[in-house]
Amino acid sequence: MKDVAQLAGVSPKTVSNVLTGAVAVREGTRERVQAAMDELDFVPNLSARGLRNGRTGIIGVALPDLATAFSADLAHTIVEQAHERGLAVQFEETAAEPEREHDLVSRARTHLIDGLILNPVRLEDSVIERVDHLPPVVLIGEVEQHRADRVYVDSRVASREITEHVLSRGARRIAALGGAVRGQDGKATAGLRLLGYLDALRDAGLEADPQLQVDVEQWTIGGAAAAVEELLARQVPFDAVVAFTDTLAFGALHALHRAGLRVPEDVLVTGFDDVEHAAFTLPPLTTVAFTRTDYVSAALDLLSARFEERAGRRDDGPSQAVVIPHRLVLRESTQGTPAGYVPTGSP
Amino acid sequence: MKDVAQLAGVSPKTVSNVLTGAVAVREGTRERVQAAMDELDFVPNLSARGLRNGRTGIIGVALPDLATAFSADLAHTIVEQAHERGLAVQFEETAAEPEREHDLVSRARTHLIDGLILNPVRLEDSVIERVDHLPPVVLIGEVEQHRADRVYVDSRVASREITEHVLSRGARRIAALGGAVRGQDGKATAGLRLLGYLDALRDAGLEADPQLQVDVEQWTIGGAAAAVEELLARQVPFDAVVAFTDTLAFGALHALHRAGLRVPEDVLVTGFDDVEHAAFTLPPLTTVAFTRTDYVSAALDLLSARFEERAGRRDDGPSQAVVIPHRLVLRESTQGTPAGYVPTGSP
DNA sequence: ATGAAAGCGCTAACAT
DNA sequence: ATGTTAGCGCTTTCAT
Repeated sequence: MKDVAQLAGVSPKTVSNVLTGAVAVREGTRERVQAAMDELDFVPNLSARGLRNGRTGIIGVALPDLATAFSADLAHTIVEQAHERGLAVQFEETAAEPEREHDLVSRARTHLIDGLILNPVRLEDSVIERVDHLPPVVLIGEVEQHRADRVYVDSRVASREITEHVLSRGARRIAALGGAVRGQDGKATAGLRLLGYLDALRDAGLEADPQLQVDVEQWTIGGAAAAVEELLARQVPFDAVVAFTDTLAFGALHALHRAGLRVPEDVLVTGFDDVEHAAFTLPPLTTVAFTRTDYVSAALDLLSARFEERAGRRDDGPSQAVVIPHRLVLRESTQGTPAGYVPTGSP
Repeated sequence: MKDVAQLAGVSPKTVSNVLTGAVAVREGTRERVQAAMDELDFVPNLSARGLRNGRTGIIGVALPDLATAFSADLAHTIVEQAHERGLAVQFEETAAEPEREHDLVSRARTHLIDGLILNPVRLEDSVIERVDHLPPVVLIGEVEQHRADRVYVDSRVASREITEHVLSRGARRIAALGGAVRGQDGKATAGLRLLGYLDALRDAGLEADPQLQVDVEQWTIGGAAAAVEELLARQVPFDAVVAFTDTLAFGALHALHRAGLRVPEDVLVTGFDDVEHAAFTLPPLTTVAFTRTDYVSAALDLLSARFEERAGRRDDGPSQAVVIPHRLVLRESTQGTPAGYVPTGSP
């Protein structure tokens, strides 16, 4: 920058002013500086700027697994919107080891990021609590947590509604794909969606059968397919599968087909998230949709607001929660009254 | 750091030594310093370190669209492996605007990254050429480009092989889904895969029908489905679809099913990349597979080698190219001899 | 094995 | 509207 200043016959500060645009610079001066920058092929050093300003313009995003359809969709939307706001995005994955979530949060300060968007798998209140001097954190997705800003859809209500829809089609033995109640160590998302499912059963006067609460080890298509195959092998009769994510539903569709069961004639299937593929499965999948861009812009708005608080040395306000509205998208996978899966052999 | 030094009764340099581990520190001193760091909840400032060292420990990754299954898979693998190597990963998307690719490369220096992994959509030689003083760049995927390191699978050969496989099943009118020959502005990947397809037809003594080279505007499931629907509407007979990516094949499966055509009884379908979902479609998809981890570790190895060159102030060696082996994965979507789609109406 | 001093590139504060 | 000064937090000489 000194070189540019010298070539343009100004001081480094003026070059800085031209770059940041914060302070007015006379037109002629600006042009000379600009010419000098072009001439020298000058690019500002963001490390230095970051050191000086205490802000890097990078936000961190931590998702369970970037290869999962929903996370990928989210990642795409975040990058797109962050780019529009002049922010770069650094990604981390949290699903590999359970401790990684805590590690990530506690070391967030070191990682050159101004703030963190975190989609926790099983974050407990304590994690945020234990760590002080954090950069702003926005939690997305379900988590019982009141120390940090949050953006989420009302999973419990959505799950109840989609279960009610399946009930309205005549299903009575509905499998919940994504996890049984398992205390604290289960996935937060799974917990709430299971509660919604149970709400619907209770309201319909049905008893919940624990055999129909199907745990899935790996939340992948293959993991879900294996879980449904095991359910079939256990000879448990059922006439619908309410999956806690679209990815799990994809696995269910596959396993049911391999078993010779038809969707929706024999078994109804629903998902959650409405990823692109959900509209193109065979049959297309009934699922819960919400506007991805609203979801992401709410998260970025919350972060930005915190940035400004800090810049203005204002006190941090109380944590905010934004609920993104959801809606049911009805497709062929629930069009009809299911005949049900009736085990043929002995259990 | 000064505070830590003071509390531990040493100089800042010693604290630095403890942190980096580069220089030996006496055991007792190390412990005192460590205790002081814990006491003060000290975290090193990476901006400062980056400024001083000229390296940030962040690499940039530019992919066309993070929501696409293949990109998402790649992103996942990159984050995972970079994490193991102590690198953080910053993502950008390039598909939105065509100019973004060039923008990205030319501004790479500003973005706090030590190196760039770029999956170009249509990068021409000139882009790298025009930009000087770049950080190390590794290109992944197809691109005619000899100025930067590259990692790729031999798309042309793979495409020829999968087309030959479809021919061996008896298909004769094979649609290529992903783009016709369109000169310089087409996608590099599409170009090579089309060439492989044409190679196979030629070797089989078949004439290529331009009507069967189906352009896809948006490389999404929906875009591919629309393109296949349009092909059907044009009343062009065909008995197989060789799609240039799995995502495109998913769209084809959907469109064919909606049109009442069965796969593989009426039409064979193949994909490319072997993303997870390819094994779970109805029917499961024959596709081209390659080991994702090898692909990514080759890219990271190339980058790391360049980092070391620069650190050692050695001259940059000539650019390297690593070809990752591929293999055909045969699944049900090509099991059988297709009856073919025979238009019923008049064209 | 440890310390002292200097400087990486930038910008906020203050001066002009 | 522009220049001067100082310092962000770290690490690399060079001493000791």
